Amino acid sequence: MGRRKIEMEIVKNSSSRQVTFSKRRSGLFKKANELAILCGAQVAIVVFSPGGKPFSFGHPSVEAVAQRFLYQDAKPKVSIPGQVECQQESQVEKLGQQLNGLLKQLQAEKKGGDMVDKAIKAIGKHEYGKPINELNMHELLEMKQSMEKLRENLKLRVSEIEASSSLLLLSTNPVKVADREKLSSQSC
Amino acid sequence: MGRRKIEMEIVKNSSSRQVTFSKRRSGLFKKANELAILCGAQVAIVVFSPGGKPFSFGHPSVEAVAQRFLYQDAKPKVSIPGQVECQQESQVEKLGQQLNGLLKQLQAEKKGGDMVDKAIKAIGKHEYGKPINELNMHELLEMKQSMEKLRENLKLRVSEIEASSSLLLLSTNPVKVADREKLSSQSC
DNA sequence: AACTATTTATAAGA
DNA sequence: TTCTTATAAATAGTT
Repeated sequence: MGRRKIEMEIVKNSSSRQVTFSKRRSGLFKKANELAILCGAQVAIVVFSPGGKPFSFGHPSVEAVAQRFLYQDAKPKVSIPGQVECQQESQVEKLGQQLNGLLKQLQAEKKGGDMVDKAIKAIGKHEYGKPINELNMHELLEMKQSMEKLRENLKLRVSEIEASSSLLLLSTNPVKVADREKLSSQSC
Repeated sequence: MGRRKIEMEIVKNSSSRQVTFSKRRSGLFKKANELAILCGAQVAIVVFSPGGKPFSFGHPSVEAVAQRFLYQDAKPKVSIPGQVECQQESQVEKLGQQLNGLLKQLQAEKKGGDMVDKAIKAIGKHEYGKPINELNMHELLEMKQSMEKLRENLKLRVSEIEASSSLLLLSTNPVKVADREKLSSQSC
């Protein structure tokens, strides 16, 4: 895409390669951003430059990529006889269960949103100065109820995720307890 | 890049959005492939469609790149001579960061809900049969906008959480990717 | 960093 | 979905 078509092979000149990398990396991230925005999609990109420098793009965050691998590697690869086993997998599993619960809630909520859409349209059509008729009033009340339900669920989710985060942070940055029994020599 | 320039906002029509996603996803992966080949770079991409289906591209593989990225800032607390180091803490930290990001989003949204509450109350006070006056109409329009924004955010979050859940499920029931791109001789 | 001649990506339409 | 085509965008080579 430029003055000439180029061969699909490694750019031999080192400095040209660096320039090409910079240009195309920013192009790639721009495209990724557009995909995320236009389609409401989640995107994560990690790139290592020829020099080994890491670059990343994430929507909503690149940690989405990390998460996938967090699971795969949460299972201890090396078990040391006589040592307490790492328990992080079960923590992550619990978190997964919580997230799945949230997912179900959200999906149920999505359904109820159709009525809200209808009510919004009704308002949009309503002309200024005209009285609210029975149908409109009914729709408004329905909408009001939907809204309240929606907000209630939202609050619930917030506190659930707050709880999850707290748990996780606790396990990451262990609480300093004044008097705790030493649990032999653990590697995790 | 087509017949017309389009606005950088979510494509509202669901089926158009799916089409846009398909086209742009393959475009993104093609660009990623070119970047990897031309520059000898390592690239990993994970994308979740609006419907929550996972797609991935990797050079040399998603796994290899993600490992490299994840383990970069691993901070093993205990290193046992002659043993593989335990690096799980940094992974858990990254998950924690993702959750905190989600939490911040939710809290921000909670704030914006106040105006909606106000508008709901205004409707509640409105008597059936009475005309909508200027003030009420203004509140209704404000509410309408807030509602639309709220619902948009909600949809976005639904797909994000769907994505997260999918990732978690994937790691539990390993890898069933809808369409793993095969570009030239890459191992994807 | 900028500048264009070209190539490439893609939005709309079939 | 897949193809076609007009147009918008990206970018290779250059300054």
